[in-house]
Amino acid sequence: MKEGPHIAPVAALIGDPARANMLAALLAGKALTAGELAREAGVSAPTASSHLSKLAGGGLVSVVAQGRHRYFRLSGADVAEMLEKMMGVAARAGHLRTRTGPKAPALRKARVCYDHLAGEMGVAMLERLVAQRLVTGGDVPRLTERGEVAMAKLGIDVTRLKGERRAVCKPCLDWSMRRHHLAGGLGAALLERFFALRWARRDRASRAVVFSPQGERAFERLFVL
Amino acid sequence: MKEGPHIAPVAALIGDPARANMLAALLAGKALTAGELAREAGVSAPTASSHLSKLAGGGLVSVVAQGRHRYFRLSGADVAEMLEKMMGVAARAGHLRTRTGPKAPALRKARVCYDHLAGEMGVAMLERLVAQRLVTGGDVPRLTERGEVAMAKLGIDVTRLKGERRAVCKPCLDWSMRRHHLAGGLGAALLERFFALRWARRDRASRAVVFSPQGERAFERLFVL
DNA sequence: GCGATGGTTCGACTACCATCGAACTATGAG
DNA sequence: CTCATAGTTCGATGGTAGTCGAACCATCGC
Repeated sequence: MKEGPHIAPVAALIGDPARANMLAALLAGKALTAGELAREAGVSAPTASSHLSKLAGGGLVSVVAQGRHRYFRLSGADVAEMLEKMMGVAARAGHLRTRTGPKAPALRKARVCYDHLAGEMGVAMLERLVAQRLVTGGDVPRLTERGEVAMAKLGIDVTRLKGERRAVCKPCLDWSMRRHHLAGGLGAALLERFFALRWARRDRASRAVVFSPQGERAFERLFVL
Repeated sequence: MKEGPHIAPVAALIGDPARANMLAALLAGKALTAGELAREAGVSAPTASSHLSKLAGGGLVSVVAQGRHRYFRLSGADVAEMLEKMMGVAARAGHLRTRTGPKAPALRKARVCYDHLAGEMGVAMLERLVAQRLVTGGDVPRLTERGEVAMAKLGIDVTRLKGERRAVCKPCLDWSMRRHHLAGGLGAALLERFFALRWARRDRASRAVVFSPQGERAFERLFVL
């Protein structure tokens, strides 16, 4: 008993609904201002300020002041992964939203998970990458030689990815699908590529990723046998 | 904003120090009685009872009544993984124990992480498995053909492992080492084997794994080039 | 310079929840 | 049946933390 790091203070930070909403908003990966986060959480500015200083003090978010704005973001990918994992547990344990918003279908289809693609399309993408033997299947994905060629053809600098400290492929459990999608450097690079190719864009106000009709067709063509 | 499962209730459950201590104790993988958990958490029996009913209601632990005892355990591996991940974040954010107990060195050396080996020896084991090409290195481990042979020789039923729904190999971030050790079905099978071979035993009162001198020698021999 | 906007600090209020003692129920040992 | 142990329920208490309004500080645009 009483060994290891203290998880209670960290959990307590996430345990307040207002702060949890802020963190969930930051899961989209963008940096947000204090005001935006206050609106996300549905609290007044002073309350938000208090919450944010606690989150920063607890090391969950980092701040950068820019002019009269203060931009907050998750302090690292590990925090994002932890939050996603919590969503998985929460979903299994039945802590679902009773009132699902109008955005729910769009979010279920495709959304940003920190910096990579999640939802039906994210899961489908990983499945097809495996089916085409571009990444290995089974427990944990891993880029094959065929995969490296294919990714390079897509305009992704695989050599750079492999040189980074960050893992190239990581599985990330999707709370809406209960299956894995692709995270890690490659997952991030792919999503970035979709944006650059104008196949998709981010919804301004949520984590949803909106594919254009042409983009979706291209996506289908790319990842179909 | 306001999408996905509610993480706040789950986090709030973990956010109380008494409950966090209980969950940390359950991370050892064993089922514990209400009384034991009350002692772990340092609270009275009524308080513990209240906490435990909340944890059970929140889906984090499951209960089974046996005679006049009620045994509690984590409701699944996903909860354990989430807790480990939180420990990683907490460690990085500086939420370390100020008073490290006498068991700390033993725990740092080898301990149970839900059902597999963690600590220095856990990290070393994965490293050497990779060095000997029994599992692939890089981002995520994966059992090689050589590895399957070696594990079978150790007395592990690899075919059974591969048939199970659970992943064979999984990386698990070690909060004390800040590196990965081996989780998943294979990680659990290996630890189980060490116990069966009497190379090691569990400390009765903590998560520590105590290797016998002979056991440690055998472990060294096994995983050294 | 001045007003406007973004953010923080302060103080007061409120509500919730962890805590324990005491009483109660249930199982097991003899 | 009787006593002891394990655990829960109830009620009272106290501390803590979330909340907001008002005042205050900083930056930007003019």
